[in-house]
Amino acid sequence: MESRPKKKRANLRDVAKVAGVSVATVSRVLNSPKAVSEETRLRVEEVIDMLHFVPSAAARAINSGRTRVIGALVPTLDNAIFSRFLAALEKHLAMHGLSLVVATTSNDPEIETEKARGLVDIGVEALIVSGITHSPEFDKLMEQTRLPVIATSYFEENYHLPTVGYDNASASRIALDFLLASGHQKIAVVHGPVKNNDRTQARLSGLKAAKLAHSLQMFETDISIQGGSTAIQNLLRTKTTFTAILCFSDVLAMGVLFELQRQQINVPEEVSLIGIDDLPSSPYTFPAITTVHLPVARMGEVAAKSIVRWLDSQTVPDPYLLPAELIVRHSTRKLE
Amino acid sequence: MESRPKKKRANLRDVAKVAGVSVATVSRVLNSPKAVSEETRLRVEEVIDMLHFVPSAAARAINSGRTRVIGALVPTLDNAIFSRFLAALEKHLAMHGLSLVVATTSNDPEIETEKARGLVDIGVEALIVSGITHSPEFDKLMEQTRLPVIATSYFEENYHLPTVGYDNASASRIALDFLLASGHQKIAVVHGPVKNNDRTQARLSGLKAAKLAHSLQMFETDISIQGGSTAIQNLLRTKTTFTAILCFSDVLAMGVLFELQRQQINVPEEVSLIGIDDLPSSPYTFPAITTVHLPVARMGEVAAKSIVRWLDSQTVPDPYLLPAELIVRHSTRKLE
DNA sequence: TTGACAGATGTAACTAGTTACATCAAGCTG
DNA sequence: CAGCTTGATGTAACTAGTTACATCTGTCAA
Repeated sequence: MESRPKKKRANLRDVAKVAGVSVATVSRVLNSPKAVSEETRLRVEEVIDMLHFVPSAAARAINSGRTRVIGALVPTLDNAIFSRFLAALEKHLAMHGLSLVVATTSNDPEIETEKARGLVDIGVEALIVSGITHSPEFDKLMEQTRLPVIATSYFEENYHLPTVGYDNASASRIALDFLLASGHQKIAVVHGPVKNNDRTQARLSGLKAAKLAHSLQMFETDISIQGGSTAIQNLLRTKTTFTAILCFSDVLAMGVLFELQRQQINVPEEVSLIGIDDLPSSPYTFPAITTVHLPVARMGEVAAKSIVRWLDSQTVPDPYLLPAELIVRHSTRKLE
Repeated sequence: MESRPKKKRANLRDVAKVAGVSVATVSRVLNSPKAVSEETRLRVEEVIDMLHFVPSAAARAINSGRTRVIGALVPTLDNAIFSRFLAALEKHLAMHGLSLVVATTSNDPEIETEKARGLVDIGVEALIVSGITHSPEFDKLMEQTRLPVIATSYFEENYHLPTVGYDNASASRIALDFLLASGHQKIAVVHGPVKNNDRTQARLSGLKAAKLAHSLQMFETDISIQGGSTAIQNLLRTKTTFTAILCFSDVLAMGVLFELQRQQINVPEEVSLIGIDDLPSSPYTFPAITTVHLPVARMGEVAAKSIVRWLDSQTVPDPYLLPAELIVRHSTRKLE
């Protein structure tokens, strides 16, 4: 019924034709409107509106060589620590006109490599990854594409990629030292999977020195509320005595806390509990969880700014160490 | 020192030249390797490796008209309900070779519009938004671009965009009915901001009928653990009596639970507590929170599949109603 | 009156891929 | 041995923008 049988999306040439100007003029209306006379500009804008013209991002990208998209690879979105990080990252990238593509890896280097390939395929300008454990194929891909990559959640001065993160070993050390200084000797340690997880590994290594002198019992479990819960069930089954529990993440600590409440074990009267991360919810649990604060929001900000600088001025950023800080709340107490 | 002073990224033509074949052949090696002789293929692949050639996503997109990127606009990443949704969405989009760009709106229609414009600019093929409250500019943008858009977290048969979500009014009604059936008459309702939030508004409307017959006291607060905590502080200050608290989200319920514990008010002995959402942590709190389960992971899956079908076969999906289901746990009790 | 210059606009060549069509050789059939 | 088919490859025209350079008009000063 219409005059045009094939009504595809309008492009620059269509607009130019209808407005009776050249493609260059339409392009100018879009990109440097002051270079076009008022009259022409208004006419072109009218046609743009009329034809529902929306410039093709791909065509623009092919010329500028910029897609304005950054990719982030995180283990999961189901832990508040990563979603907070991404929230900060997204916010600060958006300030610089960059968008964030998120892909999850389930802590599996193979999935990570596959997803990284997918991100390269859609044309991300840079990549942000978690930790420094990656597959050889991943490293090869990064080398081939020469894409800016930043590793987060982990500080390592001499890693071949710039890192933005905290000293995981010292974070767990801070927590342990606080428990030891409070007179605790028999301590249960609840941590996430060790395999493929350099953050957990580093936190474990932070305890190594103390392990010889003191009684530390390790419990590996999933990083989730449920994981904390089952770890305590396992712990109680061993019938070993302990006066404090050190959790490698506040998510675990919350699970542990709930399970202790269920078992009628008082925190901190009977058992002291300390976590690592400091989630937004941690100050509000009852009792409020003592923890080691890791500035993830700051990490997102620093990562975003490093990427922006890298892209703008080809400067490979220096590794950035974020401070880990003890926050004493009410889930721990001094032993007499 | 090198022969080539300007060493840009290699492109198809460079590879073709070095390998001594035509651009078409290189393109074939990339896209339909079986159409090329073994010998030629190997030679070309060698050159690709040698020159670190990575095909330009933009150039591919310009031809196929597909960027393989989907945009999602969510209020925040700081609430587990949205990160779970995004996790499921990302997973199911990835299964179909689609990537997910995430942008946060802080529940502000203006920010949403701005971010939507950004997503259109980078060339997303479709958009997934939360709720049905959007600015006129947003609607205009969507109309102009004719982009597939799905509204989530909200079911509304007659909305101009397809919706995938639950009946928020009936979710709150389910929770309230359960409290009423358990003999509760004096009920405090803790909910998030009403402004610009159709989910909250719908949940409030679900209580309207009962509001006349029963004593419902409303408390508006931020959707966070802290928000739940302060709501209870405000509630206690009013000195009104109540036997149950209905929270419009489990995040609020957790904050409420912690604060009640701090105030030495027993749940469920003294006060019954019910939430809506059913977070992964909800079964593990002490006591485990009774709640109305909203299948967010399913929502992510359905949204992803709807988008895929829409893009593949131009079929605008039908609105999809997800069931809300009461999960009775241990934070509620029957009044004699 | 001429030259210089600014302002507005157009032409065409770029960007980096895909792909329809043409070409050519080799193998098979009648 | 002509004629047909198949397989492998190349040429060139697309995709949708940007932009260097050319052109044209008009104003102003010399």
